[in-house]
Amino acid sequence: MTRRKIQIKKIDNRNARQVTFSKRRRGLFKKAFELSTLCDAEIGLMVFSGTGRLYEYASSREKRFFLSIEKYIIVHSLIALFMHSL
Amino acid sequence: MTRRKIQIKKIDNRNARQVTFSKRRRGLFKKAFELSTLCDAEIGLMVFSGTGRLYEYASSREKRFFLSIEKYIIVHSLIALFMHSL
DNA sequence: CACACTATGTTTAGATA
DNA sequence: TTATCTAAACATAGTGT
Repeated sequence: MTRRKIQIKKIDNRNARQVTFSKRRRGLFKKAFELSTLCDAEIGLMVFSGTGRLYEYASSREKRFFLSIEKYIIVHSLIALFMHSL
Repeated sequence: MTRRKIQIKKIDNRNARQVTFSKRRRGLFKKAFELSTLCDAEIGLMVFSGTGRLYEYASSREKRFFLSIEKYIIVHSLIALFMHSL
């Protein structure tokens, strides 16, 4: 999207992929914040890197939903329980 | 961010806010998809409009987390129960 | 690793239909 | 409302340090 147009497919080179992840993650979170602010929208966003690190953004009311990795895991467990009980 | 630079604060005009929401929401979801694809990241994104409509995106493993508004509400209830039980 | 640069590709504000 | 247009603003790939 700049010096050259790129194809949207997995970047093979590990280092290049990490650098792009870092740049675009920032961009995505900025866009999420802007949309939330401009349009009074509630947004919850979670991003897991390939190496398993979690990054999250949440506008006000979503915060309790995205407070920590621990709660994320708890919620997943609860869903599993819930799904199993159906 | 084009014909004129804008400030990132709530857009007062209802119609303009709705139009911007629609445009930027698409942009945000596209960016989420691109980040996920390029960098092999797992992403979950949920956006509530000011009028309460839910839009969501989820890369593979997050899908079960974002299947529907009903499940979202159920999960919130479960969290409330869980928090209360602490 | 993280940051700085910048040419170029992408998004979008405002207008118009 | 829903869509298209486009100039200008913004994001970022590749590069360098």
